[in-house]
Amino acid sequence: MQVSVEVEGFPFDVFEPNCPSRGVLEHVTSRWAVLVLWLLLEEGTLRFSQLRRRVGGVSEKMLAQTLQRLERDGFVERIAHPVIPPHVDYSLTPLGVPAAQQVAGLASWIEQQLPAVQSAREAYDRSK
Amino acid sequence: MQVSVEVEGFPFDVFEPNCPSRGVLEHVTSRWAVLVLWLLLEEGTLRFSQLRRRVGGVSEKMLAQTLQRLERDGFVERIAHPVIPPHVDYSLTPLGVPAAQQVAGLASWIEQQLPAVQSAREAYDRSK
DNA sequence: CCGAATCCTCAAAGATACTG
DNA sequence: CAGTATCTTTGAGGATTCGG
Repeated sequence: MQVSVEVEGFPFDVFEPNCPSRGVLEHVTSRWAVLVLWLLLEEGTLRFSQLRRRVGGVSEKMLAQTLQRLERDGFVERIAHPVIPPHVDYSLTPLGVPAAQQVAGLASWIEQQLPAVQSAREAYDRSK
Repeated sequence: MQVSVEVEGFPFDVFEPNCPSRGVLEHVTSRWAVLVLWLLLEEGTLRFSQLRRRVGGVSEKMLAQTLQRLERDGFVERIAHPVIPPHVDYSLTPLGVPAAQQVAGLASWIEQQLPAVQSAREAYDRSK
């Protein structure tokens, strides 16, 4: 058997370039995905326009792109009701829930630590 | 007193545009910062060139930029030994440890879920 | 109301060369 | 060794239009 192959040059190791995990990680931790996942975790289900309003500053293009990547990666479920005007609901899949929990945990922790970060920045800038 | 001000339009809410938390979040979740934090969490202390070698694909420029932002935000400590040739050590600060733990947790979880993500992608692409 | 398609821009990422 | 400085390239992201 060949265990050492997977230990040394394991192609699924994020520290290796061109590892497929990196793409997924970047999708999940991308600017807008973090906020979308957090909102869906809190609210359960949201429409496109609701997400658009609540994620401050996001453009339609970036929101659509973000949702499509998250859907393709299996973290978000998209349900389009065939009515006029269109009605599309987004929610987390079973796989998406733990992803959203970790991402939301990190984001809210950072919100709490913001004062500490700001004073660290002041100290850094002062010593320059 | 004016409590409602902070409840409704709280300027430190990540869902608001131009919230300072967003910058910090983006620094921590950026492509290279995730890998740097993870490595420092595992190894404790690493030199610039060690990080450069172990973070596959990173350029000197991006590594330096990543480390500077993490240092300025108070997550990473930089210790330059005044010797020739130069010797600079990087490690996590007390604030950086929980950040690195959360980021590393997310990254390793995604690595584990990669098969699930890949089959979700296949199902998504097939239904197009 | 949703989101696909197009065009456009500018800031970030990479490559390269140089320095204390 | 540990970075800067400079230049070039890439593509993320915004604005707009259109269609269902």
